[in-house]
Order: sequence, then C-alpha cells, then structure tokens
Amino acid sequence: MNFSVSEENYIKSIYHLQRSDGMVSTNELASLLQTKPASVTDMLKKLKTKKLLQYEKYQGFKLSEQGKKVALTIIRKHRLWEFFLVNKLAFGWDQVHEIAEELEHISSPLLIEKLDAFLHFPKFDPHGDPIPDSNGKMETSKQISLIDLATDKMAEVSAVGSQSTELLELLRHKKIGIGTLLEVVRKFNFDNSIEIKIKGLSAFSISEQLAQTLFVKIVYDAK
Amino acid sequence: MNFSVSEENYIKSIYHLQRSDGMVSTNELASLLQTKPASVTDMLKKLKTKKLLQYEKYQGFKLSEQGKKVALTIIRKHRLWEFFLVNKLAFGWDQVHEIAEELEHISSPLLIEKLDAFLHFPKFDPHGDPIPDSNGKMETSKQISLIDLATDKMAEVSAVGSQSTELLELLRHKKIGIGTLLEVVRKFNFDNSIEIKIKGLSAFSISEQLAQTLFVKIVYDAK
DNA sequence: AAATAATTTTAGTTTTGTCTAAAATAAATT
DNA sequence: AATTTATTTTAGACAAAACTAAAATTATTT
Repeated sequence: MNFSVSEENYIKSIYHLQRSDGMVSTNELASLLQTKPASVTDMLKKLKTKKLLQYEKYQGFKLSEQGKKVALTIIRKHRLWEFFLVNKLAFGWDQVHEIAEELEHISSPLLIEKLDAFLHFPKFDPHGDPIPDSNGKMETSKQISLIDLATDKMAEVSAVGSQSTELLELLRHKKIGIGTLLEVVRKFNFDNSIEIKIKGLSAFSISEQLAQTLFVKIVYDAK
Repeated sequence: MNFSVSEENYIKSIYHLQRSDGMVSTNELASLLQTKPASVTDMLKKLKTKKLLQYEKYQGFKLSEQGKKVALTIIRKHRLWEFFLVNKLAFGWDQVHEIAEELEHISSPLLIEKLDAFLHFPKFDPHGDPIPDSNGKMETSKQISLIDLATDKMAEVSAVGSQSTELLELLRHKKIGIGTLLEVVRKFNFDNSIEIKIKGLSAFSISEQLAQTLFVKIVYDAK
C-alpha cells in the first residue's frame, strides 16, 4: 500500500517515540512534529482505519505490527540515502538529514534495493545508526566513532567512514579490518591521537583523522 | 522561491508543449497532465500571479523568462537522476522515467550540484536528451544511440553509455573517442552488427552491444 | 472527593488542488 | 452573418491536512 508524505512522517515519528516510551501521547507527537494536538488526533483516526495504529481515544497509542513494518522501510530509506549523500556525494554528516527527509518518501522499492546494492549493503548510516535490511532487521547495538570510544571497552570495528583507496591502504598496513577487536589504551590531548591495542599485536597509535573515520560497536564493557 | 510538486509539473509540461507550439492551449495541457481543463485554468491563474506565466484569458499562454528558468532546473534534475539510475544503479533506460518524476521534486540545489559532479557532468541523459547545466544551457541537437543512426548521415560521438574500463579499452583500440566523426556504411541483420567508417581509417564493423553503448549527434545529413 | 489543571477530542474553518456543471468566449460552418 | 461547435472560464463542491476555539476527558492538587 502507498502512503502520503504526511502519513509517513507521522508513522516514522511515532516509531521513534515508542522506542523509548512504549506508549505515545498526542501532545508528545504534536511537539515532535511541530504541529497542533488537534491535527494529530485527525491523523490518528486515519492511521487507525488503515490498521497501522492501536489507538483508543484518550488512551494513547502505538504502532501495530503492520505500522512498525512501514516505519522500518521509511527509516531504511532515510538512512540509506544519508549514507549515499555522505559517502558518494561528499556531503558532511551534519548536512544530510534534511535532504534525506525528502528522499525517504520516494516510493520505488526497487530503487531502494538497487541503491542498497550500489552502496554494498551498509549496516550503519553516517551518524552510526543501524540501517534496517529489506526485512526490517537491523543491528541492535549502535556504533560510534572510534574517537569517541572510552578506554577499558572492548569494541569491534563495524564500519569505515570512507571507501577511498588511501584509507584502505592505511588500514591494510595497520592490520585493521571490519570485525577487528580492539581497545583504546590511552588518549593524547596534544593532537587527539589515541593508542589502541589489538590482540596479538603490540599497542600502537593512530591519528585523530583515522580514529574519526573508523566506527566500532562495543562488545564488552570492563567497567 | 519554492514550488509545490503540482506547480512544478505544470511548469515542466508547459515548457515541453511550447517547445513545439510556441503558444500553449488549456486543453492541450489538460490532456498531457491527465487532468480537466477547469483545473488547468485554476493553476494558470496561480502561476500568473507568481510571474511564471504570460497569460491572458482565452488567449493561450506561455512561460515567462522566470518560468523557463524554473522549468530548466526541473528538467535538469529529472535528467541527472535518470543518468544516475541507469549508470550507477543499473536500471534499464526504460525503467527510470517514473522514478525520476518523483526525484525531480527534491528541492536541494546543492544536492543537484553534487550529484552532477559525482556523475562527471554528463551532457545527455540515457534517452539521449540533453541535460541543462546549472545556468540552464544545454546542447541543442539531440543525441541518439549509434545503433539507431541511419546510413548516409555524418555523426559525431557525443557520449558513451558506460565508464567501464572494459569499454574504454575497446574504444581506445578501435580509435573511437568523444568527438570522433563517423558514418554507418552498412547494417547486418544477422547479428545487428554495423559497419562504420571513420575518416582516415578503413571501414570496420562493430558489435550490436558496442553500437548501443555509443551515442552520437548528427552533424550532416547527406540525403 | 471536589476543584483545578492539563490533555485530548470535536466542531467548524482554511488552503491546495482537484472535480462537475453551467456560462462565456472563440472558432468553424452553413 | 448567423448558427453551431469547440474551447475556456467561472461557480460551487470535495478531500487532505492543517488550523482555532470550545467541549470532553483524564490527571493532579488541595
């Protein structure tokens, strides 16, 4: 089935709100969408008749299974487009949200499958948020930039922020790849370089630029 | 200024109609847009107040200079996205029109400039139609696939349908490049190969696949 | 528990873009 | 030139998605 831009924005916002709350309220949603509560109520009725929502008046609401599926395809589109904008069109990660808000409403499912393949099926968007696959499944633990990883945390390299040959050459030399387990030993404030330790190798430092480009997921917290 | 999807579709359609006619009629436009003449009249009034249209009731209409500029940016977006879909996402040229109809309404100008650079500033879309540059200028003569070029017509290679190294290797060997002048001498129905003649070289044949991938502009018609 | 406050819903409008039916204008035909 | 036909415009209505103001419900205080 096909939905209007407005319906899709509501669905997406409800999904994000119920991640934390479980149940969503009218005012909450109105403030997130920068609209009035009365407008929200109107849309809730519409989404309920379309079976996307569990909603009883005055009782709050949440997405149905069907509604969640729709939300995940919109989020998938949003994050894939963000990845494209940053990694192919050389946008900064802080410039892409608004454009992706528009692109996420392009309807062709084939387009998204082809885009996904073109991007080599990325698992995380440029902000480190996981990209749902075509079945709506996604990684649960969020990835962060290695520069933001605290010491005493074992982490796994999950993505690289660029596909340039220069970067890949450097990574090969340092024996770092997707899946590599590492830990931050020290951080140096002078140049923001960090010292990391990979099992079986002696500790070594890497530059701030490189640490920014590497994304990791925490696999074990020693604290 | 920003325009609605509907306004943009009207502007684009008027542009295409006035290419041939000079002046456009209400019925003509209604039939192209699959809508009713009364709806067209409503929109004409709106576009007139926005100074995009020269329109006096019952007298027909055409775009103002401002309107033409808007039309060309929409056409630019449409054709760049088509190029992207075919050359990056591996869509067939016959599958992309509908998707580009949606993508052309994404508003960010920076997106389009970056997309253009990413695609290496293509001059023609996958159907051979010229892509306006950021100032609205474009090649005037339409390009066609070499496979569709009639005999007895001198033509100039204007584009290649792919940037693969395999193709470029083949073209270097055959001494064919952008700007090469050639003529089709014969067509063979058995395998759809064609024999071409380049000035200073003896005639030789090329395969159907290669001929499909090469685009030419007619520079002289011997007939 | 009653009163007050906050939240949510309803009722009635507005805007955008569409429609139908009827009226106005222009074009074609006799 | 008058009439018929075709085209275009107006007038009034409708659906989607928003709004304001008022009513209904729920939550919080005293």
